[in-house]
Amino acid sequence: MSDGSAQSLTHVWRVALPVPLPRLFDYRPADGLEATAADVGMRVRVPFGSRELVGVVADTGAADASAPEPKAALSRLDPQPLFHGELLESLRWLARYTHAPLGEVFATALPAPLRHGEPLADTHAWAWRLTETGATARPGLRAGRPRRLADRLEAGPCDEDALELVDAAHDPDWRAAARALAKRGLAERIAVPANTIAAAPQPGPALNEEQQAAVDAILAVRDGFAPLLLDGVTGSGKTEVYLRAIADCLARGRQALVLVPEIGLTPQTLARFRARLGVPVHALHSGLGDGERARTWAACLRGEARVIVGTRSAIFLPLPEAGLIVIDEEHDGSFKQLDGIRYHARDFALVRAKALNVPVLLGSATPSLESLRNAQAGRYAHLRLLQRAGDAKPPRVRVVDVRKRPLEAGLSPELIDTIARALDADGQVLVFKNRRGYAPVLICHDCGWSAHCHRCSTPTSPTPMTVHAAGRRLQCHHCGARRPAPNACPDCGGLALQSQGAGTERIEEALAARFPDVPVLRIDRGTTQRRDALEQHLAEFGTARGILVGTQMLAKGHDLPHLTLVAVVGIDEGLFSADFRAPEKLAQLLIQVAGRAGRAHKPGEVVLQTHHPEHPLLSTLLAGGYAAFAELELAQRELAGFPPYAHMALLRAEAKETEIANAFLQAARMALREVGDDSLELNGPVPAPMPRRAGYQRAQLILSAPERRALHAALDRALPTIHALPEARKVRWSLDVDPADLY
DNA sequence: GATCTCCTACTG
DNA sequence: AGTAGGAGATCA
Repeated sequence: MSDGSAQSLTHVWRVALPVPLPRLFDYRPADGLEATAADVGMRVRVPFGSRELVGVVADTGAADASAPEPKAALSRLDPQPLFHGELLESLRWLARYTHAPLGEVFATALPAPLRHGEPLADTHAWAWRLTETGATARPGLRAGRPRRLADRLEAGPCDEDALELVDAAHDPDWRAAARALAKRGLAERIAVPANTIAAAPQPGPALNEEQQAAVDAILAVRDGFAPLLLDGVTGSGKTEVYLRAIADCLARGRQALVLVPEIGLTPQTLARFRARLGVPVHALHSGLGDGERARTWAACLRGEARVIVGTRSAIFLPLPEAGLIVIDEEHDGSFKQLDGIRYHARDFALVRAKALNVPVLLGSATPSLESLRNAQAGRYAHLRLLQRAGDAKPPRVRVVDVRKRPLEAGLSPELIDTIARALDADGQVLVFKNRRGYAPVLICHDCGWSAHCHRCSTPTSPTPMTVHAAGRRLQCHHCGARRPAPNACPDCGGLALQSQGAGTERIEEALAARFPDVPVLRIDRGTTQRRDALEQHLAEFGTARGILVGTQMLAKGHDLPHLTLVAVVGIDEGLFSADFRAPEKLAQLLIQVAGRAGRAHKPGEVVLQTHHPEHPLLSTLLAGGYAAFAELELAQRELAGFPPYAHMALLRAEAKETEIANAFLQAARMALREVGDDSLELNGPVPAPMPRRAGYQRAQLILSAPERRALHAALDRALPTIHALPEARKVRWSLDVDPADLY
C-alpha cells in the first residue's frame, strides 16, 4: 500500500488534451502547486503515454479514488488562464454541440504557437522618433521626404500605425524615408505600448434611406444580443452599413469582429476599413504566418486589437471588450470547417454573440435558407436593402437550351456565337463553370431526362441517383438503392445518356482554339495558388477584349468592370445534384455571377446553358429573384424534411474494405436506434461522395430528426457505445453535425 | 535468425 | 492522434 493518507484530499487538474478521446485526464499539479478553480483555462504541459502534450485545465477536483495514482503535470504554462469567461464557456458549448473532445476544440481555437506551449506573444507596437543627433540636424536637412518625416517626428515619437494611416496619404513611401533617416543615425525605431493611437474616422458617403434604416436598427439594439439579417442586393452598400455600425462600436470603446469568406479578405477591403475607421485593423487569414496569428490572438486577448477582419478561424479570437460581430456573405460555404472540429463559424458566432451580449449582423445578397427561415420566424430582425447604389442596371438574362445540340467541350454553338458577338463589340467575357459535388448524375442529352430513385423520389422532391462503376450502375445516396444504368433514355428512347462534367481546362482549350486572336485566361485552384496571383492575373488580363474561364473563385470579390457577357455552363449538375443544398448553392451562384456583368454603364448580358430551360428553379429565379426562389426552395425542404425543417448529422467511416466501414456504421446504427426516439431517422450506410480515396473506402450514415434536441440526445447517449464498438477500432470515423454536403 | 511492417491496445 | 509492443512476413 502506498502512503495514501492525503489521497482523498488530493486535488487534481482535469486536463483537456488534444487527442480524440472524449474525456479529461487527471494530473497532480506541477511544481507543488495547489489545484484551485482559478487554474481553469490555463495551459499545462503533461506526460501522456510516452510523450508530452500541452493541454488546458478544464476542471479541478478530487482525484478518482478507484483510478491509479495520477501522474504529476510537468509545468504550468500560463500565469493567467488563457481561456476564461465567455470564450471558455462558448468553447465548452461547441464541444458539446459538435460532440468533439474538449481538448481538440481548445486546440482548434488556439494559434499553433500557443497550441505548442509557447508563451503569449508580445504585442507592443513600433514607433519612430528622432535621435538627439536627428533633432539637432533636422533644420539643416534639405527638402524632401526624409526632411518631411523628420519634421513630422519633431513633435515627438510617432506610431507606425499613425504614419501608415495619416501620412501614407501624403507619402506612401514613408518607410523608405524612415530607413534613410535611421541609416544616418537621425531617427530610430522604438517599441511602445500598443494601441496608443486615437481613432480618426473618415466620413463615408451619405446613406440612402434603406441603409440609414438598417444602421438605425442596429444602433437600437447595440446594448444586448440581437441577430440581424442584412439582406441586401448586390451593390446595395452593405459594407457601408457595417462600417457605420463598427464606427459606433469603436466610439463606445468596444471591439468589433468581422468574418469574411476566404476569398473576401483582399488588401482593398482592409485598406477601406482602415481608412474609414481610422484605427489599425487586424487581419486574420490563412496567408498569415503562425507568429502573426499568435500576435493577433494576444492583441485581441489584451484588448489592443479593436477591429479584426478575419476568415472562419477568427471566430475563436478572445473578445474581452466585444461590441459587435459582423458576418459578411453569411451564406458562404467557407464558414463551415470540413475536417477536424467541423464547426460552422456563422453558427458559432451566433452563440458567442449571445454569450457576449452583443448584436450579430449577418449580411448577404443571397442569405442562406437557414437564416431566411430564422428571419421569417421572427428570431432574426430582417433588414432589407433593395436599391442598388448608383445607376447600375441589372443584366439581361437568357436561357439557352442545349438539348440535342452538338457540344464542344460542353459549349453549344449558340453560346459560342454569343461569345463571338460580345468579343466583336470589344467586350470581356466570363465563362463560368459550375462545379459542385463529385458524384456525377446521368442526363439524357436529347430530352433532359435524369435518373431518380424509385424508392425515395416524390413528385415534388426527386432524389437523383448517381453514376457508379464507370457508368454501369446507378445508386441512390439517400437510401442506398442501386440498379443498372439504362442503355437508352427511358423517356425518349435516345442513346445520348451521359454523365455530366467537362472541366475548365477543356473549356479553356476549346475557346483558345476557336478564338485564337483573343487572350483566354483560366482562373481556378490549379492556376492560382498564391493569394495575390489572382490579382496579378487579372491585372495582366487588363481591360481589352478577352475571355476568362473559371469556377467559384470568379463568382465574387474582384471587380471586373469590363465584363459584358457572363456565360454559365454546367448548371444542370446543380439542378439535379443528389445534394439537397445544391439548388440553394446554384441559385446563390447564379445571382452572384449575374451581378458581375455590366456593373459600369454598359448593360451586361448573362447566358445560362442548360438541358432544362423550363426548370422551376430557373424560371422562379428569373421572374422573382432570389427571394422568390428561397420561398419555393424552403417549401421543398419542408416537404422533404431537410434543414432548416430538420436537423442532420453525418457519421462517416473509412476503411480499406467497404464491408468493414459498413459493419461499423451498421453497428453504430443499431446503437443509435436503441437510444433514439421515434423521430430519429437513420439512413445508410451509403457510399460517401468520393467512395474511394487513397485506397480507402468511405461510407456514411445519415441521421436526421425534426427537433435538434432529439438528434443530440440520441448522439449523447449512443456515442460512448459507438466509441467502444469493436468495429470502431478497424475504421477511421468522424461525426459531422449540420453537414454542409450530404454527398 | 535478425529486421521490417502491420495490427492492436492504450494513454491518467 | 501517436506510440509502443507483439505477431507474422521478409531478407542475406
